[in-house]
Amino acid sequence: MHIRKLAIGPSPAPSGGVIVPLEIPEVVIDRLPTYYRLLSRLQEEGSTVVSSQELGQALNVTPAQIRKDLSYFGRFGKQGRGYSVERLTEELRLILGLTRRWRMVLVGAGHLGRAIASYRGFEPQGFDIVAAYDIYPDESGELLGIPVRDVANLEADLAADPVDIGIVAVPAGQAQAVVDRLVRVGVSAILNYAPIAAQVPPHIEVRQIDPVLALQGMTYHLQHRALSATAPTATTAPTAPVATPAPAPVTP
Amino acid sequence: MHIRKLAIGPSPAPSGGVIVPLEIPEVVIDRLPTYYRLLSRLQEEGSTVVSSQELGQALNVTPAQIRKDLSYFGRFGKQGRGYSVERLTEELRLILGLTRRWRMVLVGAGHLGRAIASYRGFEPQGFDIVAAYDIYPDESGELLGIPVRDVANLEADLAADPVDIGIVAVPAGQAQAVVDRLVRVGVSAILNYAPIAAQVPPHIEVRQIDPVLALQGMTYHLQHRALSATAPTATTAPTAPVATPAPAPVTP
DNA sequence: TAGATTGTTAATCGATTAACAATC
DNA sequence: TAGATTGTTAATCGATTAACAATC
Repeated sequence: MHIRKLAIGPSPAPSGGVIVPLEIPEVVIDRLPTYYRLLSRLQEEGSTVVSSQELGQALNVTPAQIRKDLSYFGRFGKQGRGYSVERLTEELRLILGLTRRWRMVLVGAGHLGRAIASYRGFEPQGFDIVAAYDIYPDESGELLGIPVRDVANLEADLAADPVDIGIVAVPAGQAQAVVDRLVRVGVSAILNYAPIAAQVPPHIEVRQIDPVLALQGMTYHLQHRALSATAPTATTAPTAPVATPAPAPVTP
Repeated sequence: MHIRKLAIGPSPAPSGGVIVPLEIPEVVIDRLPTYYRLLSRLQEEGSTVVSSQELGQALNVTPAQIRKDLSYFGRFGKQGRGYSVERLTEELRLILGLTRRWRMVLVGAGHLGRAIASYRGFEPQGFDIVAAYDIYPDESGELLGIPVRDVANLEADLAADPVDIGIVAVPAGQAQAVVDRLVRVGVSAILNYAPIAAQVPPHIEVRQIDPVLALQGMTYHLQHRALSATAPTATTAPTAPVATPAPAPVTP
C-alpha cells in the first residue's frame, strides 16, 4: 500500500551521459533531513570533515547506512578522510530542495493554529507561512504578522497567489474537507496536525504531526517493561498479560 | 542499529497456559496508535463492527497488514463479520497502556514550551503535564495552571514525585544535557521537540517531534517532481539534476 | 608509505502481501 | 446455506549490514 520507492531520482553514478533513473527508497529520503540538520550544526561549530562513523554515532545509525544512503545521490566523500562538512551540507541542501524558500498557508487559527504560527523554527529553515485561514477570523485580521482571512477566500487567494504547502490545524471533523480544498487549489504537500489519516491523491505528499501518537507508541513499551519487571517468571505470568493493569513504571 | 523487535510482548495464541514471548516488530507498535485513534472515532460515531478492509481504506494500509498486526496480540475478530469496534478499541487501550494516566514534565517554558503546555490534545488522551521547568521561570511561577519552577529543582522534585515521561523543549545546545538529567532522575520516555538526535541508554524510549524534518522530507519530492516535469527526456536531463534549481512546483 | 575511510556488492535480515483454509 | 471475513502461512519484496577492494 505504501509507495516505497520513486523512480524520479537522479543517477547515482552518471556514466556515459545518460541518466539512469534510480529508485530511491522513501525511508532514505526521510533520513536525509536528519543528516542535513546535524551537518548544519557541525558546520556552525567549525568542523571541516566528518566520517560516516562519526555521523552514525551522533545519529544512532550505522555508518554503512549513512554511506549507502548518500551513495544514492553521488560520491561525496574521500577515502581515508571522510566527508567535507561544507560540501556535504551543500549537497544535501540541493538534494532536499532547500536552496529556495517554500510558501505555506495555515488553515485553522485556533489554539493549535496560533501555536504553529508562533513557531520560530520554520522561517530560518526557509519555510514561510504567508497567510492563515479560519472560519472565524479574528477581527484584527492578523496573527503575529501573518494575515488571517476568512477560509471562504482560500480558493480565490491561492489561485491568485499559489503556495507549495498547506498546514492543516482544524478539528478532526473538518480536516478531510480542508485537505480536499487545499489539494483542489493546487498545494503539493500537506503538513497535517489534525488527528486523522488524510486521504490524498497519489502525488500529494502528506506528513502527520501528532505528539499523542508518539506518546502512545512509547506507553506501549513503558507498560510492557513494567509488566515484565513484575512478572516473576514467564510461566507464572497471566494468560492475558496485556489486560493486566500496570504498576507505576518509574522509580528513581 | 535500530532495535527492531522486542521479546517482552505477550503470547499471540496462549496455548497450554505457558506464555510464549513473541517478538513484536517496532513498526507494528507504531501503527497501533493510529488504529486506536480511528477506532475511537468510529465508536463515537456509533459504528459497531468494522472489517480490516474498511480500516485499511481509512488508514491507507492493506487489510492484510491490519490483520497481521492485530494477530500479534490475539484474535479479536469474527470470521464473516469483522471486528467489534467496542471490543477492539478496548483491546488496543489495554495493549497500548492507555487505561491509566501518564505523568509528564515539560522542560523549557519559552515560546515552544508554552505552545506545548497550551496544547489541548494531551489531557483527553490521558497525558498530564504535571510541572514545567525553565532556567528563567516566570515570576508568576505558573503557566496555564501548570506550576513552572526553576530547572535547578528538577532532580529534587522528581525524586519526591516521579513522572513517566519528560518533554524536552529547550534550545538545541542545552537539549542533550536536559535529556541526560531526565534520564538520570528516572523518566522512562522522552518526547523530544529539540532539533537534536537525543542520546539515551537502551531502555529509554525517545520520539522526536520536528515539523521541519517532516517538511524537508516533502520538499525533496516537490523539487524532484518539478524537475522531472520540466526535463523533456531522460537523455537531455542535466548530468547532476540534483544541483539544478527547481522552478516553482505549484500551479493551479 | 601506512592508515583510514569511502563506495559498493552480496548476504542477511525483516516486513509486507497474497492466498486460502477455517469459521462465523 | 451462502457469503463474508478472519487468522495464518508461505512467498515476495525491500531494507540493512558486513565486508572489502579501491583509493585518498
